[in-house]
Amino acid sequence: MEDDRPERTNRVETTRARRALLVETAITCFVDQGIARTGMRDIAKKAGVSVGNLYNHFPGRDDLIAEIAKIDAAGLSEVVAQIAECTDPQEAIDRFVKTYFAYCADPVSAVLTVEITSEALRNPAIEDLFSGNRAMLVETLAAAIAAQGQTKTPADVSAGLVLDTIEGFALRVGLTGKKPRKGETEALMSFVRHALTAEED
Amino acid sequence: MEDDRPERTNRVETTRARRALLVETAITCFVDQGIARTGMRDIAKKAGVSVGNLYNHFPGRDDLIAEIAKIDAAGLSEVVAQIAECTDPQEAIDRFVKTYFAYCADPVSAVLTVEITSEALRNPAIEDLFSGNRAMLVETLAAAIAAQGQTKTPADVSAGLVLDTIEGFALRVGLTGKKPRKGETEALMSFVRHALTAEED
DNA sequence: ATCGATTCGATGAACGTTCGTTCACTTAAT
DNA sequence: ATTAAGTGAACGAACGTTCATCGAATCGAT
Repeated sequence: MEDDRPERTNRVETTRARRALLVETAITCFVDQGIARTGMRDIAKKAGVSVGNLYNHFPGRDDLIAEIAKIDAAGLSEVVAQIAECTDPQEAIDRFVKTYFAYCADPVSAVLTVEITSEALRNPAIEDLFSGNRAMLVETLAAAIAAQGQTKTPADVSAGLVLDTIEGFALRVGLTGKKPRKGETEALMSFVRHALTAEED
Repeated sequence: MEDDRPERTNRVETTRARRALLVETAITCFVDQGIARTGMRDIAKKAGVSVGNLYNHFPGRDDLIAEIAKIDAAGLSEVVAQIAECTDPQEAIDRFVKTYFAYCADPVSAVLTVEITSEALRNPAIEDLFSGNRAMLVETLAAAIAAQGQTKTPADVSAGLVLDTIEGFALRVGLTGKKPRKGETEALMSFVRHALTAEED
């Protein structure tokens, strides 16, 4: 039969799958033990693969870390793009806070953030991956704040402070692993909403 | 003369000084290269001391890290105590924001925070050192917020969010190393003041 | 005050382990 | 037959830690 394709597995497909498996395994290891305490052997063993093969897929340890940082940055980038499309300023801000918080508060994301931040301190290439995202976050949020236009502080400064609040809170939630207390997320939104309100004096 | 004490250096004094030197050197190394990338030899070499001697002062690497975490926590503890003494609620909050921010935004403190946070994720003993401080910070700030009593969200929840904002902003300032833009610190205080203001609806 | 005895800070070579990485080799898809 | 995924032993370097050893400060006896 023509349809009887070789049962032997497609090579490009299996190698892509294996590479993905290795990345996922590495993330798990980094989250569980920390980047610093994770060796190439740990990843290979957990993935059920030889060390040599691991090096067939990634030139070295730093490249593997950079790859994961890139994936993390790409995930964040998606969130930013998704948030951007909203017309009403107030609703845009609300959605921003809710969505960005949910993203950052995920335990895996939170732990990775700490680990990668530590890594970025000594690796400019990794830092660059995220500084772009940060700028985009500020830009997106500042636009909504400016459209609402109620405070006298520059919109990008306010946006930065809102991001700090969200990230700080999300990190606290994500690192401890316990869910936020009932109403705590609403408190965050109320907090931000008030913070962006103009004073009367 | 009676006053002519032995010129030979006092032993307990020199050992205390050397221990302090080692701690300080270790902090410098940890900030410069990160805890994970700093070896015992690095610290010993930079301090101009033999490795063996380093082990005479600290039982092991983890104890040295714990010691530094303890010092860091103690420094924060001082700040908390210093802040607590203020009667007027609004002024207490303002002082809190300003003082705590200044403390966290110090580059050394900021980098150490990231490094130690990463360490604390896998070392409960270190985490405990800071969870107590966090509770005290929340308690102190919540008292001032409750005394001012304007919002409907629980005071400790608001206090937590204020801390998140301060810490997030301070980390951003401290890690990048560049001073906050003019008026940015005032923006932080204005931001917090508004966030703690009750709504009218 | 002086002198052995003792204590302890200080040294750096050495130990065993683990690390990132390489490589000769096998296996399987093209 | 060629190409590339896959293997695991092996390599050199670096790690945390230990150890025999030395020198100087302390102490008790004189």
